[in-house]
Amino acid sequence: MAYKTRAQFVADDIRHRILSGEFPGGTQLRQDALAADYDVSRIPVREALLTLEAEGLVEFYPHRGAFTTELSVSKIRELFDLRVLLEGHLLRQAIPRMTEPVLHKAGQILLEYDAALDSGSQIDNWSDYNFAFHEALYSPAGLPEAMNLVSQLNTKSDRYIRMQLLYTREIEKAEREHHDLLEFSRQGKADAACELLERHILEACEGIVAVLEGRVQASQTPDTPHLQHQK
Amino acid sequence: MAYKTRAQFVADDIRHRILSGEFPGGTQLRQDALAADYDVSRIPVREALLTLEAEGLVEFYPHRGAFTTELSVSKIRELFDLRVLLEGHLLRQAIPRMTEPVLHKAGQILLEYDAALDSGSQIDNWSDYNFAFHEALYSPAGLPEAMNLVSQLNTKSDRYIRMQLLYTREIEKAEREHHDLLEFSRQGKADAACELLERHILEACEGIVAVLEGRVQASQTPDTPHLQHQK
DNA sequence: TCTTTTTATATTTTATACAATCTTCAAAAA
DNA sequence: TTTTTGAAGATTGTATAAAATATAAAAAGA
Repeated sequence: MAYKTRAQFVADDIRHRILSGEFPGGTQLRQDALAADYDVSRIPVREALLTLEAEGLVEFYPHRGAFTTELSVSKIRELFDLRVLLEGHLLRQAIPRMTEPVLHKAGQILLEYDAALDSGSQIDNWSDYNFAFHEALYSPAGLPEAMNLVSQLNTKSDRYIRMQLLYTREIEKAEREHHDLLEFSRQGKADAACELLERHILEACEGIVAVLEGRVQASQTPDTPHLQHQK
Repeated sequence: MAYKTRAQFVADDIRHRILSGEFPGGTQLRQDALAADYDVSRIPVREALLTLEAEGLVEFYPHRGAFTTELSVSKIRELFDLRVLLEGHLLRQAIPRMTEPVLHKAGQILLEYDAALDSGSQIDNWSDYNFAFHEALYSPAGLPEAMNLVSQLNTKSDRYIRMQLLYTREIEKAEREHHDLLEFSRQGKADAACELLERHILEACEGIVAVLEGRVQASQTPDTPHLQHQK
């Protein structure tokens, strides 16, 4: 897994560009242009796009090409409901099996993140931190397939979470909830933890929906406006 | 979606060959050989294998090729637990929204299957029938993403279900439970239906585990023995 | 003028050819 | 005997080129 093939590299980078908002939903991803961008042939680009299709970020239309996907509000709601279901399952299995090293590691991730938060808002890797924390917390459950599904759901909704954080100031709130979550886990309070987790996820969802429906005035100008949206 | 590209065709066929047991877990899938098989170049074969990798049926090792995956007993248990969780969620959402046309369609699928069962055991498309029934039953929930996850879990475990049906005689039992499930759904008995569903899934899981651990004597000789298992 | 057919162009999809990497196996060294 | 080294062969990964298909524009007919 150490070695990275070109197709994998390109896939990672295009994924990043989609999630960062550079390629909004509905953008056609031309193989030629991308191949030129990365100075590779179109074959690894195609393979990268196929990988992203499997992740749900891109959709192929035969002989017409690949387009980035876009999620409706109802789909977003569904994704977050599934996260509640699966992450609740994971957390409930994890808490009785919780160990000190795991608690320590999760706490460490939070501290790192707190520090990054103070130094300046780098939203770019917030998702990574967030996922790393949740992953650490769920790890004692020993359920890799469930983690995999959660990871998929995260990838699909990541763009929208990013957007919400850009427009609102909910990061601090999420961070506080993370600390609480960790505390409940340390104390073995599974019910309280799961209840908090459910709120944590569903309120994030409602925040996103509010932004999508324009019910929120921007608290700051987004630094990555939607560029080159072509039909 | 009507048109099928060569890569898609090849992917469909290789998937079938994996699920049917022709390519058991750990088999290396040589691109040359497959390309010759289908009389195409290696490019569509590679793309097909990438698709299957995303489905979890195949795994790529850089510069070493693609191998069919194999599931451990613990992973199989996890997959079925997740099915319980997700399908339970779907069924619970579906039952209050159940309509007569849906009930009729699900019943129709069962009748078709009953007929096929009498005429002769064609295990090959049992999975399709089974999934079609469950899909129909869950459709009123209106949760396409959840259905998608369930479909993924099914694809991954399909090989093992097939194997179990080959060695044991549990099809009739599953079929009876399907009829009961439909009846509960018709009567709006969500709790009873979900409880039955959970048993239905978990007992199938235990059957598979029993076969894998050799705790079961074959009730019949399998008609598709594991061929060409190459290291 | 409007509709249908034809042609042209752009883009995707696939084939062929080449480069990079891994595996094998024999020979040499410890 | 066991381990290590290194070239030959095999296989994957990528580039380039050709074929197939879709979209748009132009031409023909009503």
